[in-house]
Amino acid sequence: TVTYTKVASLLCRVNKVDKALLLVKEMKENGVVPNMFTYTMLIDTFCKVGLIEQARKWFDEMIAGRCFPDVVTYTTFLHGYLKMGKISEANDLFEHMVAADCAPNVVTYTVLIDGHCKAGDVQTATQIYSRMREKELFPNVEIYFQKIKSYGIEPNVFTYCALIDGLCKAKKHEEAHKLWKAMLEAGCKPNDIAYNALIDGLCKAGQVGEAQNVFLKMSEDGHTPDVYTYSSLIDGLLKENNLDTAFNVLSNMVHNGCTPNVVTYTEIVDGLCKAGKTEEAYKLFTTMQEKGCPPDVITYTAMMDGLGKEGKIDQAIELLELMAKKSCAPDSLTYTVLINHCCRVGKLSEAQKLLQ
RNA sequence: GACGGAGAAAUAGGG
Repeated sequence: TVTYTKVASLLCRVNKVDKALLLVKEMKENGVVPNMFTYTMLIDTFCKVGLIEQARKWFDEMIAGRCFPDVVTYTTFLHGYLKMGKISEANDLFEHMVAADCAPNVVTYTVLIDGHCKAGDVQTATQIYSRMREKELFPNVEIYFQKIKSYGIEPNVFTYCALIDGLCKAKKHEEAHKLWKAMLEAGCKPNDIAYNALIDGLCKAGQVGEAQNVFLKMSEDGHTPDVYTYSSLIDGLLKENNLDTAFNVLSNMVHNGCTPNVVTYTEIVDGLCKAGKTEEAYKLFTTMQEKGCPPDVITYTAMMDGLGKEGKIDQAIELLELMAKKSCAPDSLTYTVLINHCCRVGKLSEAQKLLQ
C-alpha cells in the first residue's frame, strides 16, 4: 500500500493523474487495499484540478470501505471546497467531521481562515482566529468550535500569514499591522512568506517606503528576498509612477541571483504602458520570450490595453492572433479590453466580431 | 509489540 501510494502520489504531482488512477486500479486488482493516505492524496489531487465531484466519489468510497477519514482528509477536502468558494458545502463537511468525532487542528482552522478571507468575509476569518485563542464567543463561528474543550489552539505562521494577507487585501492595514505585532509577541517568527505578505500589503496601501524598510529588515533577519518580494516592490513602485526606482530594484534583483518571471515582466509591461511608454513596453514584451519567459494571457491583455489606449487597435488585434498561434487562450478580460477599445474609437463592427 | 517509511494550509501581475 505504501509503495503504490507513494508512486501514485508522485505521478499526481507531475500531472500524470490518469496514470496514477490506473495504478490505483491495478493496486486494488492485486488485492492491495488503499488506506487513508491513498484516499487523501486522491482527494487532494482532484480538488486541486477543480474536479470536486470526483473528490467526493473517493471520499464516499473510502467511507464505504470503512476507511474513516482523519483530520488530514477532512482538511484537504475542506480546502478544496473553500478554494472554490463553496462555503456552505464546506460547512456541511465540517459538521460531518464533528459528527465523526474528528478534532480540527491548526491546519483546519488556517484553511477556514484563508477560505473566508478569499470569499471576502474577513470578519468571520478574524472571529475564527480570535476564537482559537480566547474564550470569547462569536455566534457565527461557533459551528467551528463544537465539542472543543481547549481554547488554546495556537495559530502558527501559516495562520498569521493567511489572516494578515486577508486583512491587507480588505484594506484593513491597521489590523494587519496589529496582527503582525501579535505574531511577534506570541513568539512566532515570521518567515519569508510572512515578510512577503507584509511587504505586498504595505505596497498596496501606498506605503512603498515602509515596504522598503521591511525589505531591509527582512535581509537583516537572514531571510532572502525571492521573486514574490521583488515583484511586490516593483509593482508598488510602478503603481506610484516611480519607474526609476522600480528598474533599480529589478537590477538588484537580477544582481542577487533572483530571476524575474512572467509576473515580474507583466508588471513592468503594464507599468510602462500606464506611464505612456508603450513602445518600451512592447520592446520588453518581445524580448521576454527570448529570455525564456513567454508572455501569458495576463501579459497579452496588459499589452493590448496599452496599445488600445494609444488607439493602436489593429496592433492589439494582431496580438490576439499571435496568442492563438502560441496557443495561449484569451480569457473574458482579454475580450472585454479589446471590445472596450474598439467601441471607444467607433470600430463597432470589429467589436461585434470579437463579441461573437 | 515497538519504532520508522507515503497524505492537508499561507505571499506577487491585466479593465
